[in-house]
Amino acid sequence: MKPTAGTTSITTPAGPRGAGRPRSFDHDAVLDAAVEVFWGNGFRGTTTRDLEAALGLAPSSIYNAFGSKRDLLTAALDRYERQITDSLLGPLETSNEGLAALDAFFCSVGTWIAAHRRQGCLLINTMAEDGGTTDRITRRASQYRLRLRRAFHGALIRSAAAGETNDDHLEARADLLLSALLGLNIAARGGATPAELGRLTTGVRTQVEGWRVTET
Amino acid sequence: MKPTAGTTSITTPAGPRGAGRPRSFDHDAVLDAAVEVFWGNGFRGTTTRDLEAALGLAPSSIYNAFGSKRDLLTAALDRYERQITDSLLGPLETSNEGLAALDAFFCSVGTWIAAHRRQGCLLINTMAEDGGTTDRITRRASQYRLRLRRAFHGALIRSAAAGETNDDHLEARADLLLSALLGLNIAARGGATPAELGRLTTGVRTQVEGWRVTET
DNA sequence: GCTATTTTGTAGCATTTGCTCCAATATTGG
DNA sequence: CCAATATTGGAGCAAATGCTACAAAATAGC
Repeated sequence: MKPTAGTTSITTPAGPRGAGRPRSFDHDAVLDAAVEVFWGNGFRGTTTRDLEAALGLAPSSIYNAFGSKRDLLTAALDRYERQITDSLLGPLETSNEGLAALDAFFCSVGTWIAAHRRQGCLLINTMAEDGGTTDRITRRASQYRLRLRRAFHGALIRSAAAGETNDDHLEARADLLLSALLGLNIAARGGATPAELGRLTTGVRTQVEGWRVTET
Repeated sequence: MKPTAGTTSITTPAGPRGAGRPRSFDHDAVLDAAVEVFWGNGFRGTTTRDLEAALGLAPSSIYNAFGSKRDLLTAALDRYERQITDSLLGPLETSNEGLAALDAFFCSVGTWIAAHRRQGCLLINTMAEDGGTTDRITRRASQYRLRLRRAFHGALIRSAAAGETNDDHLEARADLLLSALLGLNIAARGGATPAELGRLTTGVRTQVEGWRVTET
């Protein structure tokens, strides 16, 4: 308890004298597994037993490393967003192109959706599942939507600046693209066939191309 | 058990001799309550206790009248689709207009979404939540998407026939509208503010108007 | 009134679920 | 080696969940 101050040894105020047993798992690998489970089953559809099995960890380890089930979801969302952002959204955000960047983005989205069939996007799924009941998730979803919209808008502004498209309704177009992207994910989650998903992505890309200004 | 055929009374093979206790509730009113609960909480987020409270019925009555919890969802979806269809989709499907009908539809959707804030569309929510795991729900969701797409496509065909728009990419445009509509609902469910939802619907309507052919 | 038939109310069952308690284990500074 | 610290395994708890069993209640035909 108290330092029981010996007359001389006032130094070293009972500082930690050991580092404890080391963790037996890789933090990020475990988070990847959590992403996979939440992604497939949704938050409510994932039980702690599912997590224990998928993560290969005992409950005490899970709750010790991360907090609650919801905390684990938050951590998984963090990791997921970082990855999805790097592979899909990043190129659009850093591109110098206009319509071409948008087209490339939705093209990538198409193949990505096909690769993760019937899963959609974890962030958007969570957004839909949560129903705005958890402030934390709601805020995160709103930020994500804002980020998507900003990326679309940026590309459209670049496009207009390059004379590729006329500069009317750029905001409205960005909003339309955002709706369409969310819809794509929901359709994927809702059991749309690859053919249907292909048509849906084509629909978006066709419109993007339709915004290109033709010589008059 | 067996009719224990008396020598003469071969007639009336033990037919029902009473009609039993009558139900104490209105079938459709109860379904409306079920719609409300599933709509607000989602399927997994709704417990049988929630249903008992909202429906004002004892569990045995619920399970006697409808089958399982999932059967009740199916019945609720039936009723919901009939209602939503009458008020929103019906006018679009039966209209003779082209772009105007589309604009009116998305305008109605906008006010409807605002009225049911943070709820989105029950069918689309279920589509997203289920994740394609239940064949029955998946089929229903697919049919609903098909129906929406057909309505959009029909309006675009009418529009092209009237010379209101050029007849290119009508399929792609219908697909785009479908994606956008699904996205609108998810955004609503995901905690988008009324302002953001207004912008999103405006984005769709602006594009619809953009399809109008201008005099050259 | 009586019987057959159906619904209702209540208690509760078997399972699942999120999470915790705690002894055993592994590690590091001294 | 020892004390201090941190993690692990695993049993298991309290609550929730979907659903059922069963007796009481209400109706229609006889």
